[in-house]
Amino acid sequence: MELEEKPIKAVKRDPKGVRRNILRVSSKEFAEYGLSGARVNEIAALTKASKRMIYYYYGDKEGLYKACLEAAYSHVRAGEEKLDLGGLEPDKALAKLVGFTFDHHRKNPDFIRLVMIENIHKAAFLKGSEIIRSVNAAAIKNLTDIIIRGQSSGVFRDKLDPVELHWQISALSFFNVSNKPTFSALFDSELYSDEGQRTLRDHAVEMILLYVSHKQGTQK
Amino acid sequence: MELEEKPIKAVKRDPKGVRRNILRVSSKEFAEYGLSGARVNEIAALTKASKRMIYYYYGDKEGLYKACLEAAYSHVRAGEEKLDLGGLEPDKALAKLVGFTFDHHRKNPDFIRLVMIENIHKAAFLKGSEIIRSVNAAAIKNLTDIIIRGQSSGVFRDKLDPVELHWQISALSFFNVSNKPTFSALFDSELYSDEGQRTLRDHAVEMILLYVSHKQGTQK
DNA sequence: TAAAGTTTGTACCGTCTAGTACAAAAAGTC
DNA sequence: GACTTTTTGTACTAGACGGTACAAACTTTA
Repeated sequence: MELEEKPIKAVKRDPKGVRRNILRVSSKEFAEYGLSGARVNEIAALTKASKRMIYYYYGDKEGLYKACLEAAYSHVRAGEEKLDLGGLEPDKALAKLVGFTFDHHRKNPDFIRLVMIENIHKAAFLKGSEIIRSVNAAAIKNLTDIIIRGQSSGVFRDKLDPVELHWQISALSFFNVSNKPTFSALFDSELYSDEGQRTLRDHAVEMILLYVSHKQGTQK
Repeated sequence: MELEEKPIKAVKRDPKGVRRNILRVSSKEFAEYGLSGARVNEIAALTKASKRMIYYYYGDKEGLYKACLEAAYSHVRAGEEKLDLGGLEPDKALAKLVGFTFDHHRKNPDFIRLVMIENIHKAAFLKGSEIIRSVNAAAIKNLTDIIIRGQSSGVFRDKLDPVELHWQISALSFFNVSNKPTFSALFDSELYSDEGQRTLRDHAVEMILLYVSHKQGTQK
């Protein structure tokens, strides 16, 4: 039975798929080992493509790293845009935003690690990326809107800076993930159990809301 | 004038000095470039000693890194022990502690960077160090004392966990330094000017105090 | 002062690693 | 179908890097 089946041709050329695959693999590697710690050979081995392809598409190791960084930020933006805060009362909207940020960072440790690594490198690669700046501008816009609404309805204090508020929300959400290893190693607490994380999250929301609601001079 | 001066013998053998010198140089290099990014050759070149000495004293690169980590934590402890909070009212004591932590982290970016790097490595080296655990136990003891005093005098809420409080204080103080590069690159804000840092610090203190003072059910 | 232990310097090595030369198959274009 | 462009694979290289062999100088000890 001469039935030499012709190998199913599949999609022979799939550059986008290959790029996506390379990016997915290398993001994991960079997040795991850092820029200098990650190995191009290892990335190539884990990829469906060959090392040659990595250099063909991304030029060099740093180009690949930069692509990973941009992809990660873009992914985050996509997530944030699904939030619809316009319909909520300002305090509810802020509570939802803080909770979302906390959960989101927790669910995306690789993104956090990439940002950590970028900070180790003094943000050298992020500085040269317009794409990334735009992602964060959107976050500030969300916050500005909430603040204005909260202030005009009288539930928020005056003199709130959206960038500072973003900083405060980020601090609580980011640190939770970034410093989990050392924190867990130093204190054997329950902070990183599911229950502990719920508490931490609730208290983060509470802290931010207390802060924005606090009218100077009313306490004490 | 046959006055061939015998080279001043100076202190010919100064092992402690050499070790200190190696540690100082390599701490800076590790903080700057990370564990895999730092170069032993470079460290040796910046040292008064030779590469041979580094291996003589510290065995290998990881041993050196570990020594740097321990030295950094010990240094921090020394700083914290100077604080005398026992004589202050609990809310004042807590305010002082938060402010101190914020300033301290800010003044010791190399320490923060070492901790960041250690987190990238999933705290692998910190896990094996008893020295370091003890440093942080002291911090928790301080907090526990403040909490108890604040609760018995009625100014603090119930159910405060010292480890969680430490986490919250650390989050605000640590993130400020660790994420300064990306944050500065993404938002051109004044948060990192001297004035901005004062504000951030004051607000961190305020957030923590509002949080511990907040009695459930009293607000709203 | 002789022997033993400690501290430093030089030159080198084996391995690993980012990156490339070279080649060629597949796809697109006219 | 001839020609151009895109996509992939293999084998290799130049250099960097962590670590060491070997030796020598100095200090201590007896």
